[in-house]
Amino acid sequence: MFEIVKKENKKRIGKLETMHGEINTPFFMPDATRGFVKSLGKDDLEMIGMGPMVVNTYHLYLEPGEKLIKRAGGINEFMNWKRPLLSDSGGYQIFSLIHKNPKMGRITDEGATFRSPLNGSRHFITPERSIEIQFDLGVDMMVVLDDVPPNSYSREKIEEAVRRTIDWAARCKNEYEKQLKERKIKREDRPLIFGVIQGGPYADLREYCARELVRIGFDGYGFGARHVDSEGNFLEEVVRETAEYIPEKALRFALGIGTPEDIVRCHSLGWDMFDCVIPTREGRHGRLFIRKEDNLEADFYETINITNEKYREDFSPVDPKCDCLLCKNYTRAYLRHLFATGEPLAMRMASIHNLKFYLDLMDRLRNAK
RNA sequence: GGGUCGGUGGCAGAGUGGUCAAAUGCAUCAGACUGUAAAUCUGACGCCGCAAGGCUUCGGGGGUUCGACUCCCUCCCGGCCCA
Repeated sequence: MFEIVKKENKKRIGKLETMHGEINTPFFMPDATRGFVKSLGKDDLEMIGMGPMVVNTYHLYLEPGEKLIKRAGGINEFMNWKRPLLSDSGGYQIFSLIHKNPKMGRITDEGATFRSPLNGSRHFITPERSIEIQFDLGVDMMVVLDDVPPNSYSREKIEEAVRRTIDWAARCKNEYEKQLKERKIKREDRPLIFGVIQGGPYADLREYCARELVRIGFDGYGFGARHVDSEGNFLEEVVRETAEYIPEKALRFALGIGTPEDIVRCHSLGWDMFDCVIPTREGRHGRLFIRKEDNLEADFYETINITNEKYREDFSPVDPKCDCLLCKNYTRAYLRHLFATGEPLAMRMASIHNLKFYLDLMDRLRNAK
């Protein structure tokens, strides 16, 4: 299903077959966490050539519920999205919620108990349940439930998270096989399943986790938790070494990564797939990505905060090198005005532009000589 | 004309003798954002200063007081009620 077409040093360029079409790697997925990319409609996404996207098991389980989505004909049908979808397991949500506020829930070896931030109701999610929900969603790619420790945790605590992540990965894989049988899904029609490598900033823990996950066997492996330190510095060594523990023929998924330069770096270290909220969230907050150089060396782009005073009378396009809906039709001054007046069109335009920037970046990575 | 209530920082609006350069909200300015509890969050927002601190403010003028945005007099302006 995944085939490497070209390799140069550690960089890989390849093709991935899914039930919803072929994907060229490396690729970037925006986060359509709750079944939509905030402020955008499917036409917007199709217009910029969007391919695969990420939805979230945890959020869709809470609202509107996986059974409703199943009755709708699956998540693609529900969203009316023809291209591939990957569901994240919800591990990140459960743990980031609980980490931020221990009152929100509790993690045990069995699973995670947590309170819904929507209405306070209690829930219990196990690795098995996460996989079952993802089958109900009917995605092309799914992710195991993992234990996501903050990098600031002690080594002991991270070791525990690694142990639990491996244990849960095995349970997820069992459940995955069970669901394939129960649902009579043919081998060639099966969704891909990804393990997630934890271990914080410790390369040896990452290695151990990776080896154990490979022993269980997945279609791809993710880099879990944060890939930067508390100051935002890229953890190059750990990200590089973790990739090396993943078999060549498996997909390498850099979860939650990242800034354009982080994506470029990760790709050069052998990672194939990315997802991040940056282009959409920062776009909604007024930050626009702008192309500078044609190469992908340092300073190949810059960002502007369009809400800044200095753009009040800037009648040029956001990015003259861009042919997106925003840059073709509106000036910086107009976009600033849209933001200043709180017009939702501002967020839509900024999201379209930033996603186009990310897609173009991936094009450049795939087409680099 | 009589009565009455009120005039506070860009706006709205607290404060009603010292703890007030003056709550809070909005607006404004800047920053943050990395598997989305994020159209969110943080900071600045009288003037000078990196700071300590200093200086000038609560319609105008004049008083009372050790001390006034807060009390008194007067003028100006506005709302409402009566003629």
